[in-house]
Amino acid sequence: MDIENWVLDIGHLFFKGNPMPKPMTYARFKRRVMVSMEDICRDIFRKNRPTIKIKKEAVGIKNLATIFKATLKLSNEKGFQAMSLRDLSAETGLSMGALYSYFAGKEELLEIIHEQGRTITFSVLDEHVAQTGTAPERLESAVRTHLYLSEVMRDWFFFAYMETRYFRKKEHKRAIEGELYTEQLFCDILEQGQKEGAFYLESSILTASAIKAMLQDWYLKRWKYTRRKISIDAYADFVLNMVRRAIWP
Amino acid sequence: MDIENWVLDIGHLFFKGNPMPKPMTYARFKRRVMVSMEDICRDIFRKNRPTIKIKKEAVGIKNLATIFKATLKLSNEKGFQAMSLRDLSAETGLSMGALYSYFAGKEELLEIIHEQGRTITFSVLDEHVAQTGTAPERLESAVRTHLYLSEVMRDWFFFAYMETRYFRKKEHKRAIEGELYTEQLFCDILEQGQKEGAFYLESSILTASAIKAMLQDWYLKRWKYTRRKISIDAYADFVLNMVRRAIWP
DNA sequence: GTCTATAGTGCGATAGAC
DNA sequence: GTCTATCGCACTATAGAC
Repeated sequence: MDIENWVLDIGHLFFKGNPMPKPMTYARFKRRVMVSMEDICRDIFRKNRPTIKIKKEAVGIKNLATIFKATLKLSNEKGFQAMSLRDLSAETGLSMGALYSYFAGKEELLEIIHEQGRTITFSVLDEHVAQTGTAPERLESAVRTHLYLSEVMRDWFFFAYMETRYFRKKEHKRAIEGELYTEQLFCDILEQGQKEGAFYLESSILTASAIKAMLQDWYLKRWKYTRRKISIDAYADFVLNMVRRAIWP
Repeated sequence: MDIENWVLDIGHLFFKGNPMPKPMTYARFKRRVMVSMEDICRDIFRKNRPTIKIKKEAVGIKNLATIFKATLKLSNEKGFQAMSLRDLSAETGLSMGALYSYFAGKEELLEIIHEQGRTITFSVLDEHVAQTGTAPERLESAVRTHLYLSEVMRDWFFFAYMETRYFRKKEHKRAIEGELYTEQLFCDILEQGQKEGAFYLESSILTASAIKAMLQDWYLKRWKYTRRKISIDAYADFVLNMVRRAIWP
């Protein structure tokens, strides 16, 4: 199995009760969330039992991981709509018939992947973004967690951002909710800081929105940052410093 | 003809030598760039003569405008790939056969629209972004021009951002160049300000990149700003204030 | 200049052999 | 559990009537 596949690399059950050591860096974050791919794959497999025709868990888990990884790859290259199941068949090495043993149709494949990414994302955010502490501490925690998470799961984040507008009603609503949820998370921290006198804000919601935009730029324009040899930790430092200066009282 | 169609509303020949009145607002900007749709359509039509089979200029111009507008609409709803020429036929009221009198194929339609938007964009930026003055003045000019331009041509900006990754080599390269060009424009202004002692910068290129991200958020997540009733001028003020505070010496 | 009709291609999905 | 073969459909593009 491929340890580089993000689908396999996140295990939220592992986090609880173990506070993140400081300072928080990408290397530490990654090591922390890289847990038991067996557990996670089994989780995906069991959650989607109804539509998976495979009986043997070992086979199902292995191929599901291959299918998810290939779908994100092809989808981010040419778009989910333009990716044919024949492309997916070639990329995974599975036949058309075999693919249909793992999902009921193309639309459902999209739903499974989206839902899986959402589950992992919220789980990691809940466990890693500090709920207590001073506003500046919580701000740093939130910024780094978002950024690092989007790096570990960069294929899924890019996919979710770019494909959202093609989602049907239910999926689309969930994607929008996700955007607003994380924005609200920043907004709350900013308002806490304002009350404490640690921050000055022209508008908490617009500031939160601006922070999100900067964080999203990292995975939306990765080619730019890669070309300029800007590390993820350097980018995190830059965003934090820029925001801190902008909201200094 | 539909005066709301941006394709028709920009005429760069008009700008030269007439300095923008201050303060610069969206209403003033829009009025200024809303010029002679006849001129622009004729320009498009003549530029693409080689692939247009229509002889009568009046007919060609009218239908080209309809086709461009419909393509951007459908493309931004379901993606350019997923938009079939049957969809376009229904939206424009032209038959499949008639459409092929205006472009050689679907791929070429995309190229024509992309090139047209680029031409207009660079033209407006060159004319409106202040080349001289203090760094803070030029910064305001650049931010407002970018933002207001993306509003006037919002369908095209959204299209260009979302479809870039599917472009073939030549078009893709041009889109990347466009991104870097405007970023460099901000970078130059920031460095001028640093030399003058007006700005303090941790990194001029990262700051320019962050400004771009905030400006792009306006047309990428319009639903959010519309829902919150945030006007474009309020957003411009917010971005400018945020940046100013972040780079205060 | 615009239409309808159709050729040719590739798609999602399924049936049945192994 | 996976494969190959195939169905019905929607697509791009074109030919020829009007």
